[in-house]
Amino acid sequence: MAIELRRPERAFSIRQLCMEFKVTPRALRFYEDKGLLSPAREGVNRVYHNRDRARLQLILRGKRVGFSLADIREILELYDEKDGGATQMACSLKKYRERIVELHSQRDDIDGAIAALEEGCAWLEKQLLDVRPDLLPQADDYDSVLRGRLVGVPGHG
Amino acid sequence: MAIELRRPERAFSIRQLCMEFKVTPRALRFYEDKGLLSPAREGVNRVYHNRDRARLQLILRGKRVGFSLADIREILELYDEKDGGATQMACSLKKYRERIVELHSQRDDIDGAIAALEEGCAWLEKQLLDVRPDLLPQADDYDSVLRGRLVGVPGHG
DNA sequence: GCTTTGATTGACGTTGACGTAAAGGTGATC
DNA sequence: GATCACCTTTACGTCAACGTCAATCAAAGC
Repeated sequence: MAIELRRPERAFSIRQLCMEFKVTPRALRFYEDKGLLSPAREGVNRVYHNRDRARLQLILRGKRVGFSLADIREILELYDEKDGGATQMACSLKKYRERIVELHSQRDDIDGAIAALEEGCAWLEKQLLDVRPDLLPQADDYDSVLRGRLVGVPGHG
Repeated sequence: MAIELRRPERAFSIRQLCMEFKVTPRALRFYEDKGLLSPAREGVNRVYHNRDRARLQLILRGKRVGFSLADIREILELYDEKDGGATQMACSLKKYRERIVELHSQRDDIDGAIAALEEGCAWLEKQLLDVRPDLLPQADDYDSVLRGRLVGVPGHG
């Protein structure tokens, strides 16, 4: 029925995925070992398809927000067996909720930390401006920081 | 001059601090070993004062937002020797900035994760409502979750 | 055919943040 | 004065998340 317009089924080598997401082959094999990935094989070599790529994205995002690999595995398993046992689903729902609460408080912490660090920056700048203005970062330094922020995220979709 | 109205100088035993912040004595001694804390001694026993308590708060908050203990140590040191070398200050300023950028993207990640998890929750609830509504959490469960969120943070000042 | 390049599977090493067990000191209480 | 509860230091153990190294295999180019 529905033609998959924007997801042509692609295959990736381990190198391709590693370069795209800036991880090592070791990491991908490790995730496979832990049951987070299960790429196809072409002979003995691993072949990753769209599904594996999507899962890898979830893995890395999960890591960035503080999930352990074990947590991530549970979540991925849930995505798989969305028809699975209802009890299991209820259990997962609870875990989801708990994690959401945690994430909210984590976000508050981050907001607090950002505020504190910015205050610290302001103080430092003020001091440096008085004492050693030559040591203050220049405009192009800020540029590079901004660029870093823009290109730092691989495929945030 | 200024009377310390809201910060009566208090002393805490290691146990008191541990219970208040839900950490183990081992952790506190570990932080001390790493130069993050330096409580007074009463004989051979450790005595923590307001300053130590405040530093511990910073340590734990720092951990929650992804700082390593080494990072936290740098920050704490900076808070101490705010008169320190200008070059050192410029260096710290740079690190602060980098960390702020990181924290911003971490916050974006968290927002994304929260959205994804809430979507997942909605889906799960819908399914469960169809299949096993008896397994859905009840109102008092939500209450306990909310309470947990309110009392979970020790003294977020 | 030989070498290079990249993939594979073990297996052991590493780092951070503690846990845990051993061996002992101190003050209160029974 | 013996037990108990709690403190101390020292030292080794652990766990997650990989890094690193070795030995091997397989296709590609010369």
